[in-house]
Amino acid sequence: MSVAIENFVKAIYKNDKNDGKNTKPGNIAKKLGISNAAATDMAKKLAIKDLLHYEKYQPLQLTKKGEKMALNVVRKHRLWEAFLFKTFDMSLHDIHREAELLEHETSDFLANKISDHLGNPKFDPHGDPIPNAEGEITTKDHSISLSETEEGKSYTISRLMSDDKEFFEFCAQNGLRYGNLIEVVKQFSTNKMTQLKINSNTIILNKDFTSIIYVNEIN
Amino acid sequence: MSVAIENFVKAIYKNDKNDGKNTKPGNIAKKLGISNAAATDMAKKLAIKDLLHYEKYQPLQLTKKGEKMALNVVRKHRLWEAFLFKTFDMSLHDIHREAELLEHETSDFLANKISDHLGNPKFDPHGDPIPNAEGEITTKDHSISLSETEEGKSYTISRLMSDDKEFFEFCAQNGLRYGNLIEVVKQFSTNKMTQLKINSNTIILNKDFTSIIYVNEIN
DNA sequence: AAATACTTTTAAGTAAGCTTAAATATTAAT
DNA sequence: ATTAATATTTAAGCTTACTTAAAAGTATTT
Repeated sequence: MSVAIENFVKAIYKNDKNDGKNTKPGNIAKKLGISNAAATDMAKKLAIKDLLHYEKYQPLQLTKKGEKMALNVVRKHRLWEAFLFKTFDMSLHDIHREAELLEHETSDFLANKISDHLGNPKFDPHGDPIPNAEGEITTKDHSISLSETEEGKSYTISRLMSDDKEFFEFCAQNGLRYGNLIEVVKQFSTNKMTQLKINSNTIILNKDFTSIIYVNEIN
Repeated sequence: MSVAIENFVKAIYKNDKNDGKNTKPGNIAKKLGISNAAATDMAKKLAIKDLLHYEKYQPLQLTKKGEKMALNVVRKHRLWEAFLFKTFDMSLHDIHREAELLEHETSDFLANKISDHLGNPKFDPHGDPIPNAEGEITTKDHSISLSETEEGKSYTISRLMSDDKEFFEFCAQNGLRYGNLIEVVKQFSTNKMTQLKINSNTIILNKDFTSIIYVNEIN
Protein backbone atom coordinates (compact mmCIF):
# COMPACT_ATOMS: atom_id res chain seq x y z
CA MET A 1 0.00 0.00 0.00
CA SER A 2 1.14 3.51 -0.76
CA VAL A 3 2.29 6.24 1.60
CA ALA A 4 -0.85 8.22 0.78
CA ILE A 5 -3.06 5.31 1.80
CA GLU A 6 -1.11 4.58 4.97
CA ASN A 7 -1.33 8.21 6.01
CA PHE A 8 -5.03 8.31 5.22
CA VAL A 9 -5.99 5.35 7.38
CA LYS A 10 -3.64 6.57 10.10
CA ALA A 11 -5.33 9.99 10.11
CA ILE A 12 -8.75 8.37 10.40
CA TYR A 13 -7.56 6.13 13.20
CA LYS A 14 -6.12 9.04 15.15
CA ASN A 15 -9.15 11.22 14.55
CA ASP A 16 -11.47 8.50 15.80
CA LYS A 17 -9.50 8.30 19.05
CA ASN A 18 -10.06 12.03 19.62
CA ASP A 19 -12.97 13.71 17.88
CA GLY A 20 -15.10 10.60 17.96
CA LYS A 21 -17.63 10.78 15.17
CA ASN A 22 -16.25 13.87 13.48
CA THR A 23 -14.28 11.76 11.05
CA LYS A 24 -15.51 13.33 7.83
CA PRO A 25 -13.43 13.82 4.67
CA GLY A 26 -12.90 17.52 5.34
CA ASN A 27 -11.39 16.80 8.72
CA ILE A 28 -8.98 14.24 7.39
CA ALA A 29 -8.16 16.50 4.46
CA LYS A 30 -7.15 19.30 6.82
CA LYS A 31 -4.86 17.02 8.80
CA LEU A 32 -3.19 15.68 5.68
CA GLY A 33 -2.95 19.03 3.95
CA ILE A 34 -4.97 17.95 0.91
CA SER A 35 -8.22 19.22 -0.57
CA ASN A 36 -11.62 17.98 0.55
CA ALA A 37 -12.20 16.63 -2.93
CA ALA A 38 -9.04 14.55 -2.73
CA ALA A 39 -10.14 13.12 0.60
CA THR A 40 -13.57 12.14 -0.71
CA ASP A 41 -11.90 10.55 -3.70
CA MET A 42 -9.49 8.58 -1.56
CA ALA A 43 -12.28 7.47 0.78
CA LYS A 44 -14.15 5.92 -2.14
CA LYS A 45 -11.05 4.13 -3.34
CA LEU A 46 -10.27 2.76 0.10
CA ALA A 47 -13.84 1.51 0.48
CA ILE A 48 -13.28 -0.64 -2.60
CA LYS A 49 -10.12 -2.00 -1.00
CA ASP A 50 -12.16 -2.84 2.10
CA LEU A 51 -10.13 -0.50 4.29
CA LEU A 52 -13.08 1.61 5.35
CA HIS A 53 -16.86 1.95 5.15
CA TYR A 54 -17.98 4.80 3.00
CA GLU A 55 -21.45 6.25 2.64
CA LYS A 56 -22.07 9.65 1.15
CA TYR A 57 -22.05 12.43 3.70
CA GLN A 58 -21.48 9.98 6.55
CA PRO A 59 -18.44 9.77 8.87
CA LEU A 60 -15.63 7.53 7.65
CA GLN A 61 -15.15 4.32 9.57
CA LEU A 62 -12.22 1.98 9.28
CA THR A 63 -12.88 -1.70 8.70
CA LYS A 64 -11.00 -4.27 10.77
CA LYS A 65 -8.51 -4.48 7.91
CA GLY A 66 -8.14 -0.71 7.78
CA GLU A 67 -7.65 -0.43 11.52
CA LYS A 68 -5.03 -3.15 11.42
CA MET A 69 -3.14 -1.25 8.74
CA ALA A 70 -3.34 1.96 10.75
CA LEU A 71 -2.10 0.25 13.89
CA ASN A 72 0.77 -1.28 11.97
CA VAL A 73 1.87 2.16 10.79
CA VAL A 74 1.40 3.61 14.26
CA ARG A 75 3.48 0.77 15.68
CA LYS A 76 6.36 1.55 13.34
CA HIS A 77 6.09 5.26 14.02
CA ARG A 78 6.26 4.83 17.77
CA LEU A 79 8.99 2.21 17.65
CA TRP A 80 11.11 4.57 15.58
CA GLU A 81 10.46 7.37 18.03
CA ALA A 82 11.49 5.23 20.97
CA PHE A 83 14.54 4.00 19.11
CA LEU A 84 15.76 7.37 17.85
CA PHE A 85 15.15 8.94 21.25
CA LYS A 86 17.22 6.33 23.02
CA THR A 87 19.94 5.79 20.45
CA PHE A 88 20.63 9.31 19.24
CA ASP A 89 19.20 11.36 22.07
CA MET A 90 17.09 13.38 19.65
CA SER A 91 14.34 15.80 20.73
CA LEU A 92 10.66 14.85 20.84
CA HIS A 93 10.05 17.01 17.83
CA ASP A 94 12.91 15.59 15.80
CA ILE A 95 12.01 11.97 16.48
CA HIS A 96 8.46 12.66 15.36
CA ARG A 97 9.55 14.28 12.13
CA GLU A 98 11.90 11.43 11.23
CA ALA A 99 9.46 8.70 12.28
CA GLU A 100 6.82 10.29 10.07
CA LEU A 101 8.97 9.36 7.06
CA LEU A 102 10.56 6.10 8.20
CA GLU A 103 7.28 4.51 9.29
CA HIS A 104 6.28 3.89 5.67
CA GLU A 105 9.50 2.23 4.62
CA THR A 106 9.97 -0.16 7.49
CA SER A 107 9.36 -3.86 7.04
CA ASP A 108 7.61 -5.85 9.73
CA PHE A 109 10.88 -7.72 10.05
CA LEU A 110 12.82 -4.58 10.92
CA ALA A 111 10.08 -3.28 13.20
CA ASN A 112 10.32 -6.47 15.24
CA LYS A 113 14.12 -6.14 15.40
CA ILE A 114 13.77 -2.62 16.74
CA SER A 115 11.15 -3.70 19.26
CA ASP A 116 13.28 -6.60 20.50
CA HIS A 117 16.33 -4.39 20.75
CA LEU A 118 14.44 -1.98 22.98
CA GLY A 119 13.02 -4.77 25.12
CA ASN A 120 9.57 -4.57 23.56
CA PRO A 121 8.56 -1.27 25.14
CA LYS A 122 4.87 -0.54 25.69
CA PHE A 123 5.17 3.24 25.33
CA ASP A 124 7.08 5.71 23.21
CA PRO A 125 8.79 8.86 24.55
CA HIS A 126 5.54 10.83 24.24
CA GLY A 127 3.86 8.23 26.43
CA ASP A 128 1.80 6.93 23.53
CA PRO A 129 1.20 3.18 23.59
CA ILE A 130 3.04 1.02 21.04
CA PRO A 131 0.82 -1.61 19.37
CA ASN A 132 2.29 -5.11 19.32
CA ALA A 133 3.16 -7.07 16.18
CA GLU A 134 -0.45 -8.23 15.88
CA GLY A 135 -1.66 -4.64 15.91
CA GLU A 136 -3.07 -4.71 19.41
CA ILE A 137 -2.77 -2.18 22.18
CA THR A 138 -2.98 -4.20 25.39
CA THR A 139 -2.04 -1.47 27.84
CA LYS A 140 -4.81 0.46 29.52
CA ASP A 141 -4.47 4.17 30.00
CA HIS A 142 -6.05 5.63 33.14
CA SER A 143 -4.17 8.89 32.99
CA ILE A 144 -5.88 12.28 33.23
CA SER A 145 -4.95 15.65 31.82
CA LEU A 146 -3.11 18.15 34.01
CA SER A 147 -6.16 20.38 33.89
CA GLU A 148 -8.13 17.72 35.79
CA THR A 149 -5.60 17.20 38.58
CA GLU A 150 -6.06 18.17 42.22
CA GLU A 151 -4.11 20.66 44.27
CA GLY A 152 -1.53 19.20 46.61
CA LYS A 153 -1.29 15.85 44.85
CA SER A 154 1.71 14.39 43.06
CA TYR A 155 1.75 12.77 39.62
CA THR A 156 4.06 11.30 37.04
CA ILE A 157 3.92 12.50 33.46
CA SER A 158 2.45 9.81 31.25
CA ARG A 159 1.78 11.52 27.96
CA LEU A 160 2.64 14.62 25.94
CA MET A 161 -0.05 14.77 23.27
CA SER A 162 1.19 17.14 20.61
CA ASP A 163 3.01 17.52 17.35
CA ASP A 164 4.13 21.05 18.08
CA LYS A 165 7.82 21.88 18.09
CA GLU A 166 7.58 24.83 20.47
CA PHE A 167 5.61 22.79 22.97
CA PHE A 168 8.25 20.06 22.94
CA GLU A 169 11.03 22.58 23.34
CA PHE A 170 9.24 24.06 26.33
CA CYS A 171 8.80 20.59 27.83
CA ALA A 172 12.46 19.69 27.33
CA GLN A 173 13.58 22.91 28.96
CA ASN A 174 11.31 22.48 31.97
CA GLY A 175 11.75 18.82 32.79
CA LEU A 176 8.34 17.89 31.46
CA ARG A 177 9.43 14.50 30.28
CA TYR A 178 7.74 11.12 30.16
CA GLY A 179 7.96 9.47 33.58
CA ASN A 180 9.03 12.56 35.49
CA LEU A 181 7.48 13.56 38.83
CA ILE A 182 5.43 16.73 39.35
CA GLU A 183 3.39 18.22 42.17
CA VAL A 184 0.27 20.26 41.50
CA VAL A 185 0.36 23.36 43.69
CA LYS A 186 -2.71 25.26 42.61
CA GLN A 187 -5.57 25.17 40.10
CA PHE A 188 -6.70 28.63 39.00
CA SER A 189 -10.30 27.82 38.20
CA THR A 190 -11.29 31.13 36.64
CA ASN A 191 -8.21 31.45 34.44
CA LYS A 192 -7.97 27.71 33.77
CA MET A 193 -4.33 27.71 34.70
CA THR A 194 -2.33 25.19 36.71
CA GLN A 195 0.63 25.88 38.94
CA LEU A 196 3.02 23.01 39.49
CA LYS A 197 6.37 22.14 40.94
CA ILE A 198 8.93 20.13 39.07
CA ASN A 199 12.51 19.59 40.19
CA SER A 200 11.89 22.28 42.80
CA ASN A 201 11.01 24.76 40.06
CA THR A 202 7.58 26.30 39.91
CA ILE A 203 5.79 26.84 36.61
CA ILE A 204 2.33 27.95 35.68
CA LEU A 205 0.69 26.51 32.58
CA ASN A 206 -2.49 27.58 30.84
CA LYS A 207 -5.18 25.32 29.42
CA ASP A 208 -3.49 25.01 26.02
CA PHE A 209 -0.74 23.02 27.67
CA THR A 210 -2.50 21.39 30.65
CA SER A 211 -5.02 19.76 28.33
CA ILE A 212 -2.35 17.92 26.33
CA ILE A 213 -0.14 16.86 29.23
CA TYR A 214 -1.40 13.65 30.81
CA VAL A 215 -0.41 12.29 34.21
CA ASN A 216 -0.93 9.43 36.64
CA GLU A 217 -1.53 10.03 40.31
CA ILE A 218 1.03 8.68 42.74
CA ASN A 219 -0.51 6.70 45.58
CA MET B 1 13.25 14.73 -5.29
CA SER B 2 11.26 11.55 -5.75
CA VAL B 3 12.27 7.98 -5.07
CA ALA B 4 12.17 7.28 -8.82
CA ILE B 5 14.63 10.09 -9.51
CA GLU B 6 16.94 9.12 -6.68
CA ASN B 7 17.03 5.54 -7.88
CA PHE B 8 17.64 6.66 -11.44
CA VAL B 9 20.69 8.79 -10.67
CA LYS B 10 21.96 6.13 -8.29
CA ALA B 11 21.70 3.49 -11.03
CA ILE B 12 23.62 5.69 -13.45
CA TYR B 13 26.27 6.40 -10.85
CA LYS B 14 26.76 2.72 -10.09
CA ASN B 15 26.75 1.73 -13.74
CA ASP B 16 29.41 4.30 -14.55
CA LYS B 17 31.67 2.83 -11.86
CA ASN B 18 31.43 -0.57 -13.52
CA ASP B 19 30.48 -0.74 -17.18
CA GLY B 20 32.11 2.57 -17.99
CA LYS B 21 30.50 4.03 -21.08
CA ASN B 22 27.68 1.51 -21.36
CA THR B 23 25.33 3.79 -19.47
CA LYS B 24 22.49 3.85 -21.97
CA PRO B 25 18.78 4.04 -21.11
CA GLY B 26 18.23 0.34 -21.79
CA ASN B 27 20.91 -0.61 -19.28
CA ILE B 28 19.51 1.55 -16.55
CA ALA B 29 16.01 0.36 -17.38
CA LYS B 30 17.04 -3.25 -16.86
CA LYS B 31 18.56 -2.49 -13.46
CA LEU B 32 15.50 -0.58 -12.31
CA GLY B 33 13.00 -3.04 -13.75
CA ILE B 34 11.28 -0.46 -15.96
CA SER B 35 10.82 -0.25 -19.72
CA ASN B 36 13.38 1.33 -22.05
CA ALA B 37 10.81 3.94 -22.99
CA ALA B 38 10.38 4.94 -19.36
CA ALA B 39 14.12 5.29 -18.95
CA THR B 40 14.46 7.51 -22.02
CA ASP B 41 11.58 9.58 -20.73
CA MET B 42 13.12 9.99 -17.33
CA ALA B 43 16.52 10.83 -18.81
CA LYS B 44 14.99 13.74 -20.73
CA LYS B 45 13.25 15.02 -17.62
CA LEU B 46 16.38 14.81 -15.52
CA ALA B 47 18.35 16.68 -18.17
CA ILE B 48 15.94 19.59 -17.74
CA LYS B 49 16.57 19.46 -13.99
CA ASP B 50 20.31 19.60 -14.71
CA LEU B 51 20.92 16.21 -13.13
CA LEU B 52 22.41 14.65 -16.25
CA HIS B 53 23.51 15.38 -19.80
CA TYR B 54 21.26 13.87 -22.40
CA GLU B 55 21.84 13.56 -26.11
CA LYS B 56 19.84 11.21 -28.28
CA TYR B 57 21.42 7.77 -28.59
CA GLN B 58 24.38 8.80 -26.46
CA PRO B 59 25.40 7.41 -23.05
CA LEU B 60 23.87 9.15 -20.05
CA GLN B 61 26.23 11.23 -17.98
CA LEU B 62 25.51 12.71 -14.59
CA THR B 63 26.17 16.40 -14.03
CA LYS B 64 28.01 17.50 -10.88
CA LYS B 65 24.59 18.09 -9.33
CA GLY B 66 23.37 14.64 -10.37
CA GLU B 67 26.46 12.93 -9.04
CA LYS B 68 26.13 14.76 -5.77
CA MET B 69 22.56 13.53 -5.44
CA ALA B 70 23.62 9.97 -6.24
CA LEU B 71 26.41 10.09 -3.68
CA ASN B 72 24.03 11.44 -1.07
CA VAL B 73 21.70 8.49 -1.61
CA VAL B 74 24.62 6.06 -1.63
CA ARG B 75 25.86 7.59 1.62
CA LYS B 76 22.53 7.02 3.31
CA HIS B 77 22.30 3.49 1.94
CA ARG B 78 25.72 2.51 3.23
CA LEU B 79 25.29 4.24 6.57
CA TRP B 80 22.07 2.32 7.12
CA GLU B 81 23.79 -0.92 6.17
CA ALA B 82 26.60 -0.28 8.63
CA PHE B 83 24.14 0.73 11.32
CA LEU B 84 21.72 -2.16 10.89
CA PHE B 85 24.59 -4.64 10.68
CA LYS B 86 26.10 -3.44 13.92
CA THR B 87 22.95 -2.72 15.88
CA PHE B 88 20.74 -5.64 14.96
CA ASP B 89 23.28 -8.13 13.68
CA MET B 90 21.35 -8.57 10.46
CA SER B 91 22.70 -10.45 7.41
CA LEU B 92 24.37 -8.71 4.49
CA HIS B 93 21.34 -9.44 2.39
CA ASP B 94 18.84 -8.15 4.92
CA ILE B 95 20.68 -4.90 5.55
CA HIS B 96 20.79 -4.24 1.82
CA ARG B 97 17.08 -4.83 1.42
CA GLU B 98 16.14 -2.53 4.28
CA ALA B 99 18.66 0.17 3.32
CA GLU B 100 17.22 0.18 -0.19
CA LEU B 101 13.98 1.54 1.29
CA LEU B 102 15.26 3.68 4.15
CA GLU B 103 17.83 5.55 2.04
CA HIS B 104 15.09 7.64 0.42
CA GLU B 105 13.40 8.71 3.63
CA THR B 106 16.40 9.71 5.65
CA SER B 107 17.16 13.36 6.29
CA ASP B 108 20.72 14.65 6.12
CA PHE B 109 20.30 15.39 9.81
CA LEU B 110 19.59 11.77 10.68
CA ALA B 111 22.30 10.48 8.33
CA ASN B 112 24.84 12.57 10.21
CA LYS B 113 23.55 11.29 13.54
CA ILE B 114 23.98 7.71 12.35
CA SER B 115 27.45 8.44 11.02
CA ASP B 116 28.54 10.08 14.28
CA HIS B 117 27.09 7.24 16.31
CA LEU B 118 29.17 4.75 14.33
CA GLY B 119 32.31 6.87 14.60
CA ASN B 120 32.10 8.10 11.02
CA PRO B 121 33.05 4.82 9.37
CA LYS B 122 34.70 4.87 5.95
CA PHE B 123 33.30 1.53 4.80
CA ASP B 124 30.07 -0.41 5.06
CA PRO B 125 29.87 -4.16 5.87
CA HIS B 126 30.28 -5.03 2.17
CA GLY B 127 33.50 -3.03 2.15
CA ASP B 128 31.96 -0.31 -0.01
CA PRO B 129 33.19 3.19 0.79
CA ILE B 130 30.79 5.58 2.52
CA PRO B 131 30.74 9.10 1.02
CA ASN B 132 31.07 11.91 3.57
CA ALA B 133 28.42 14.56 4.22
CA GLU B 134 29.73 16.62 1.31
CA GLY B 135 29.30 13.68 -1.05
CA GLU B 136 32.97 12.84 -1.37
CA ILE B 137 34.71 9.50 -1.26
CA THR B 138 38.20 10.22 0.07
CA THR B 139 39.35 6.65 0.61
CA LYS B 140 41.36 4.96 -2.10
CA ASP B 141 40.75 1.34 -2.92
CA HIS B 142 43.78 -0.73 -3.99
CA SER B 143 42.16 -4.08 -3.47
CA ILE B 144 42.17 -6.84 -6.07
CA SER B 145 39.71 -9.61 -6.78
CA LEU B 146 40.36 -13.08 -5.38
CA SER B 147 40.82 -14.33 -8.92
CA GLU B 148 43.91 -12.15 -9.25
CA THR B 149 45.60 -13.26 -6.03
CA GLU B 150 48.79 -15.31 -5.77
CA GLU B 151 49.28 -18.76 -4.31
CA GLY B 152 50.80 -18.87 -0.84
CA LYS B 153 49.96 -15.28 0.03
CA SER B 154 47.60 -14.01 2.73
CA TYR B 155 44.93 -11.37 2.35
CA THR B 156 42.12 -9.65 4.23
CA ILE B 157 38.69 -9.44 2.71
CA SER B 158 37.93 -5.86 1.70
CA ARG B 159 34.79 -6.08 -0.39
CA LEU B 160 31.89 -8.37 -1.25
CA MET B 161 30.44 -6.93 -4.44
CA SER B 162 27.02 -8.43 -4.86
CA ASP B 163 23.32 -8.05 -4.24
CA ASP B 164 22.69 -11.78 -4.22
CA LYS B 165 21.14 -13.41 -1.20
CA GLU B 166 22.61 -16.85 -1.76
CA PHE B 167 26.10 -15.43 -2.17
CA PHE B 168 25.78 -13.59 1.12
CA GLU B 169 24.48 -16.66 2.87
CA PHE B 170 27.43 -18.62 1.56
CA CYS B 171 29.81 -15.91 2.77
CA ALA B 172 28.26 -15.79 6.23
CA GLN B 173 28.47 -19.57 6.59
CA ASN B 174 32.11 -19.70 5.54
CA GLY B 175 33.60 -16.77 7.40
CA LEU B 176 33.90 -14.66 4.28
CA ARG B 177 33.31 -11.44 6.10
CA TYR B 178 34.67 -7.91 5.70
CA GLY B 179 38.08 -7.68 7.38
CA ASN B 180 38.61 -11.42 7.83
CA LEU B 181 41.90 -13.14 7.03
CA ILE B 182 42.34 -15.71 4.25
CA GLU B 183 45.23 -17.58 2.68
CA VAL B 184 45.28 -18.44 -1.00
CA VAL B 185 46.44 -22.05 -1.37
CA LYS B 186 46.08 -22.65 -5.09
CA GLN B 187 44.92 -21.06 -8.31
CA PHE B 188 43.46 -23.56 -10.76
CA SER B 189 44.27 -21.81 -14.01
CA THR B 190 42.35 -24.09 -16.37
CA ASN B 191 39.16 -24.16 -14.29
CA LYS B 192 39.53 -20.58 -13.06
CA MET B 193 39.02 -21.73 -9.52
CA THR B 194 40.72 -20.60 -6.33
CA GLN B 195 41.47 -22.72 -3.30
CA LEU B 196 41.77 -20.89 -0.02
CA LYS B 197 42.04 -21.42 3.68
CA ILE B 198 39.93 -19.52 6.15
CA ASN B 199 39.73 -20.30 9.87
CA SER B 200 41.60 -23.53 9.06
CA ASN B 201 38.85 -24.58 6.68
CA THR B 202 39.56 -25.16 3.02
CA ILE B 203 37.15 -23.98 0.36
CA ILE B 204 37.31 -23.83 -3.39
CA LEU B 205 35.53 -21.03 -5.20
CA ASN B 206 34.88 -20.67 -8.90
CA LYS B 207 35.17 -17.50 -10.94
CA ASP B 208 31.61 -16.36 -10.24
CA PHE B 209 32.60 -15.82 -6.64
CA THR B 210 36.31 -14.98 -6.88
CA SER B 211 35.57 -12.09 -9.23
CA ILE B 212 33.26 -10.34 -6.74
CA ILE B 213 35.30 -10.93 -3.59
CA TYR B 214 37.98 -8.28 -3.19
CA VAL B 215 41.00 -8.50 -0.90
CA ASN B 216 44.09 -6.63 0.27
CA GLU B 217 47.45 -8.34 0.55
CA ILE B 218 49.01 -8.58 3.99
CA ASN B 219 52.60 -7.39 4.08
C1' DA C 1 27.90 -2.95 -48.09
C1' DA C 2 23.45 -4.98 -47.11
C1' DA C 3 20.74 -7.32 -44.29
C1' DT C 4 19.52 -8.46 -39.79
C1' DA C 5 19.28 -7.71 -35.01
C1' DC C 6 19.07 -4.78 -31.38
C1' DT C 7 18.29 -0.15 -29.03
C1' DT C 8 16.47 3.99 -28.59
C1' DT C 9 12.98 7.08 -29.30
C1' DT C 10 8.34 8.69 -30.15
C1' DA C 11 3.49 8.34 -29.54
C1' DA C 12 -0.50 7.20 -27.22
C1' DG C 13 -2.47 5.64 -23.11
C1' DT C 14 -3.02 4.40 -17.95
C1' DA C 15 -3.28 4.79 -12.72
C1' DA C 16 -2.36 7.31 -8.56
C1' DG C 17 -2.87 11.31 -6.20
C1' DC C 18 -3.56 15.43 -6.32
C1' DT C 19 -5.89 20.43 -7.94
C1' DT C 20 -9.84 24.02 -8.71
C1' DA C 21 -14.58 25.16 -9.67
C1' DA C 22 -19.28 24.16 -9.63
C1' DA C 23 -23.21 21.48 -7.90
C1' DT C 24 -25.42 19.38 -4.14
C1' DA C 25 -26.32 18.17 0.46
C1' DT C 26 -26.05 19.03 5.45
C1' DT C 27 -25.85 21.91 9.54
C1' DA C 28 -26.50 26.12 12.03
C1' DA C 29 -28.74 30.45 12.75
C1' DT C 30 -32.26 33.46 12.77
C1' DA D 1 -39.03 26.68 8.82
C1' DT D 2 -36.45 29.29 5.89
C1' DT D 3 -32.21 31.24 5.06
C1' DA D 4 -27.38 31.38 5.33
C1' DA D 5 -23.14 29.15 6.12
C1' DT D 6 -20.48 25.18 5.75
C1' DA D 7 -19.16 20.67 4.07
C1' DT D 8 -19.30 17.17 0.67
C1' DT D 9 -19.41 15.53 -3.75
C1' DT D 10 -18.91 15.63 -8.72
C1' DA D 11 -16.50 17.00 -12.77
C1' DA D 12 -12.70 18.24 -15.39
C1' DG D 13 -7.89 18.64 -15.51
C1' DC D 14 -2.89 18.21 -14.11
C1' DT D 15 1.70 15.78 -13.03
C1' DT D 16 4.49 11.79 -12.21
C1' DA D 17 5.89 7.54 -13.48
C1' DC D 18 5.00 4.17 -15.66
C1' DT D 19 3.04 0.89 -19.93
C1' DT D 20 2.84 -1.11 -24.99
C1' DA D 21 3.41 -0.59 -29.88
C1' DA D 22 5.38 1.43 -33.74
C1' DA D 23 9.02 4.24 -35.89
C1' DA D 24 13.72 5.50 -36.33
C1' DG D 25 18.32 4.99 -35.50
C1' DT D 26 22.65 2.19 -34.35
C1' DA D 27 25.40 -2.01 -34.26
C1' DT D 28 26.55 -6.54 -35.85
C1' DT D 29 26.99 -10.16 -38.95
C1' DT D 30 27.88 -12.15 -43.05
